[in-house]
Amino acid sequence: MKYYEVVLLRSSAPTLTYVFSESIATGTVVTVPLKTTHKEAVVVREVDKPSYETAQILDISIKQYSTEQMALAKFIAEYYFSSFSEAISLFLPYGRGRLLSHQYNDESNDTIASNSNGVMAITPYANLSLSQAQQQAYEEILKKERSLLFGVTGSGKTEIFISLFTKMIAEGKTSIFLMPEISLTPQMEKRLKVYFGDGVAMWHSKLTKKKKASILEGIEQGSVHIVAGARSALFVPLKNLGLIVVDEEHDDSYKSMTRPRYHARDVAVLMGQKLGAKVLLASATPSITSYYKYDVVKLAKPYVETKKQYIFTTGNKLDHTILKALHSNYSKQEQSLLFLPTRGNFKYLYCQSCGKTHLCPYCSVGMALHRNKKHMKCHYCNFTEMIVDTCTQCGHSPLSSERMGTQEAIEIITDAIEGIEVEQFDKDSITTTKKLKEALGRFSEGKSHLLLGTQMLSKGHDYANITLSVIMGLDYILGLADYRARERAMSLLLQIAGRSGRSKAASVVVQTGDAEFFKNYIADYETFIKDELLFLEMADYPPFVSLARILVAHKDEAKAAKITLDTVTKLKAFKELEIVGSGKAPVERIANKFRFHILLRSKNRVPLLKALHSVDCREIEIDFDPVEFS
DNA sequence: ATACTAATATCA
DNA sequence: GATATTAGTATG
Repeated sequence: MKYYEVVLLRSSAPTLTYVFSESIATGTVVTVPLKTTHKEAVVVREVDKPSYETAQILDISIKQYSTEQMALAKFIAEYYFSSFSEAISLFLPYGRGRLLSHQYNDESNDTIASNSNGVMAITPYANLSLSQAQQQAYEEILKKERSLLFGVTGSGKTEIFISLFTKMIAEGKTSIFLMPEISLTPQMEKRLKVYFGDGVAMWHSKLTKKKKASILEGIEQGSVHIVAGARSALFVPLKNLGLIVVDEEHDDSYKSMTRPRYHARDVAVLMGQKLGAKVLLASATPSITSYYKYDVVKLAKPYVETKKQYIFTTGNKLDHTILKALHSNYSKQEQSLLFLPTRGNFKYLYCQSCGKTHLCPYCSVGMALHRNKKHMKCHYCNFTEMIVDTCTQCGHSPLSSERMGTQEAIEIITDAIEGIEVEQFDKDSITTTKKLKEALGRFSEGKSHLLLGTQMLSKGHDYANITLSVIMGLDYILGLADYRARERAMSLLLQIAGRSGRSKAASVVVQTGDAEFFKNYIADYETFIKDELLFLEMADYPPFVSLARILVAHKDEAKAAKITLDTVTKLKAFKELEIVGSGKAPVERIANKFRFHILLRSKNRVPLLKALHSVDCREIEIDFDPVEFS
């Protein structure tokens, strides 16, 4: 009889010990009884016979986590303060037959030969030719284990990725291609399919079980060489991984907002190191941290060079200047894009008498007005209520609306410009891939003339015909209580501006009270990064220090405050860390829970990690390398 | 005293 | 995570 410690998958139970008659390898997925039910678990190690009674392992599956997956999960659990169970549950195990066979090439040759699709699909890449600048960047990337491809929008980064994937396939290696939101990038899927056919699989969390199983089968068989997708694509069981590409690496959606609160870009780098795979980060507006940490490969010359004219305007309304620009572009039968900042700038109701905003009764944020649905909705807890017209504080009526919502913006524009068709492009209207494709379809056929929306507009969609980009409310982002507010505003501006002028000259209208700041850097993001690095070093922010944030949320405000204070007291004992601040979180309440936070800083990450591992983590949530501070 | 709910502990 | 146990509290 042998005894094994196992960790239950998707469960917060502690490590438990079970017995089995035969030997089982570490990493094997097994089924064990727990209380009255059966659970899936992973074998962690063999141990001596314990003093207490042990139950039998019921079943040994053919699924198995590799030693590398186990090691990575251990790192993720420790670095991002999750349980091992939560960390290993991110990964998909290998089928055991595959894992034991190291003769990948022989088998996959078989598979490809019998699968004409694979061969046929790969042939066209020989049509693909790189420009001199692309070729140069490609060769430089090949020489480096890790690099950051810094290339402006439209400079042809994708062709470089395709060349790299092709080279990997030729070497019998597989690739992972990460992008921020796969379900929203059907264009990339189309492009990859042209070159790789069934050799590329698009992976995201919303895939059906059946679809996932079929892709996993393809991975097992060796017919899938590239897995492209959002964060979760990083954890598929590919063999012979040769390359991980993290496109739009500056994008904050790579950071998970639930446990484990990992950063997919950073985990990709670590994974590359552990597995001996090349890692390529890429962006037109790289994160300052990545620029500082990794070797930069520049792709300066745009593939198609077009002229861009910037026009700065002040205020925060959809005013005459903006309407005139939209109107004139529409009269010329050209297409435009208009960006509104998300969340905070959704339309609120406020009282003209006492100045109070109409708040969600459960969260300390304003309720957003959804005019077409005739209701108000809280963006944090989704609490919905009828439109109120009397102030709950002082009884004054009626309430006024403030700031711009997509709905109101569309109304104003369609009222002012006769005949213009506006495509609403935000999370409220684009809920499915189908709706996205339809909206983009109408736009590309010229049936609509203006794309109006939020953050979603900045995410890598490619529209050749846009000749006017309007960016509103940039000051709102610049004014966020966030040490990266400037980086976020600057990169957003360039990302939105980059959506226009792909094939001909274009104008960009920027609404800000701080035009001087943006003007300096528009043509030269690299100078911005260098200047910002000086600021970050002086002010003690990443990449020069490590940050961690502790979140406390409790229904009882006094209890939340007490937990926060107790934690601060404990942490004060550690010399090598600084408590930057603590107290109420900017958003004081979410879903009826009172929120407090503590911000911590340390020159070195190890003492910070050690200190945090010593505090009781049951009532608090630790966010290491945080990107959100609300 | 009873009947419920909420917080807490435990699982091998 | 699911469930058994205990503490907390409203009710008649």
